[in-house]
Amino acid sequence: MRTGEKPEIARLPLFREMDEAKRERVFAGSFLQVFPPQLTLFEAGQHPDFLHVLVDGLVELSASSGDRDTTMRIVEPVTSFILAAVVNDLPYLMTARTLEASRILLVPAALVRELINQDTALMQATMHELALAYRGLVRALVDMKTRQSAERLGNYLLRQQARRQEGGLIQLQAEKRLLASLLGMTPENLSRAFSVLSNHGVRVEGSNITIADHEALSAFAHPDKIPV
Amino acid sequence: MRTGEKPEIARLPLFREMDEAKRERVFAGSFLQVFPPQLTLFEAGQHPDFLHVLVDGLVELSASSGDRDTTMRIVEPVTSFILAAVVNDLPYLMTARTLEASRILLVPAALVRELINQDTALMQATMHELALAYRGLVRALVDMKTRQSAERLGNYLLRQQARRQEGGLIQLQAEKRLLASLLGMTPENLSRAFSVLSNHGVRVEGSNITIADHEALSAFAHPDKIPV
DNA sequence: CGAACCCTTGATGGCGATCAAACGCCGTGG
DNA sequence: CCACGGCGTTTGATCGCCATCAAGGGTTCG
Repeated sequence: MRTGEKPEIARLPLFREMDEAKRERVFAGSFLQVFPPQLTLFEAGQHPDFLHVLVDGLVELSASSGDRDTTMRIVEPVTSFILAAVVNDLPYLMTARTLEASRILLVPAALVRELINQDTALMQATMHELALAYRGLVRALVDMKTRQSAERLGNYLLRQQARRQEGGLIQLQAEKRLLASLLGMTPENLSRAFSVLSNHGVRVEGSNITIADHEALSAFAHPDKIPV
Repeated sequence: MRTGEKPEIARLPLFREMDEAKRERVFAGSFLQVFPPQLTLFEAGQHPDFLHVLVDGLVELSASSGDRDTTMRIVEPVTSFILAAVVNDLPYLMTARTLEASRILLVPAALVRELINQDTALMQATMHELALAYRGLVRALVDMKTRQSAERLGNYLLRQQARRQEGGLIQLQAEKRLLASLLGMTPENLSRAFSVLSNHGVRVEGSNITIADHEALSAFAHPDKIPV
């Protein structure tokens, strides 16, 4: 692979603490590949051949049961994804497709598992990563079970704002229809949810969202109180 | 702690492969305690002091946002729970309370983290456990987002049957109101969901459920196709 | 024996899905 | 360069699933 993006990947929590030589083996054994938009990278049910690291672009993870599908996650760079399937060597539960042209580092799953067993720091990082991902899913499930749609949208906006800098301006990185699916509603109802939030401190201009009144939005959305 | 339940605990995936001497340290540093029914063991937001292993009894894990709560999991023996919070040393996201009188092994969180870092087999087991738990939550979230209530109940019954022996008889271990909350519905609607399923191969007699026609129920509930 | 409480069944209401149509944006092709 | 067509978004109307409210029957426990 080219050297340009190595530092950024090496800075990921997953690889940060591991042995330098072993990290080189990760890079040496991997492929950095460019994919066009709207391309399916893998499908749920397939055997996991690679750990994926999104270096640049945008990826959707979705899942389905019966004839309905739902967006599970929108992956932004630089992040690894589908770690759990690789660790357990069990079929993917989600389908991945690019939303934009994307550069993705493909680390052979067997190599990942081998290095995990050789490098304690990597194993520990994997363990922590999984534990954090687990917590994220617990929150997502609670969100879905206890809040109605406009509240979920409000909380999503609050979280997005927190993840970025201060200022209250949020740029939606994906289409609204995708955000709707991520939040477990239809595009029509997302639209209506935005208009509900306009009475609670949120201003919408296309994909530019402004949280004008953080207080009001928080009061409406009842965000999680437990930190991290 | 007494010796009677050691073998059963040692057989858990989490402790099974680890160094014998280290496992003795787990037992030596832990407390096996008996709790009455309806007792809160810990609350969401608290700092995790113990990894819990339910040896006997029944425990509910629940979570809330704002004024609504929801059952996240019903823990049956012999199982460890809240591993993720202990590993990350981050506040519990869920509240635990006993449903029946329960015997629980309390393993100090600091000890768990110390031994994980000393024993590769334990760390690996923890990693696998977390990855499996992650997959379980992915399925739960997809379930909630893509299926309606009677389908969720149908799938729950199919999964329960698969986890136990053949025969089609399922005994609900907890109250129906709890099952309702676990499945993200009200007790009233659980009742109605059961009566819907009576047209699809399910027979209900109190807390004894029989899957009389596995085919019919599967056709109705669209169970997950991806194994494990 | 009475008082809770759980479960069930019925009636009503609200949230969100579906159906439908209009608008705007963007890319393509004439 | 403009016209057209496709698609995403928005808004309105209707429908259906599920929550809520209400009441009655059964069981358990004091």
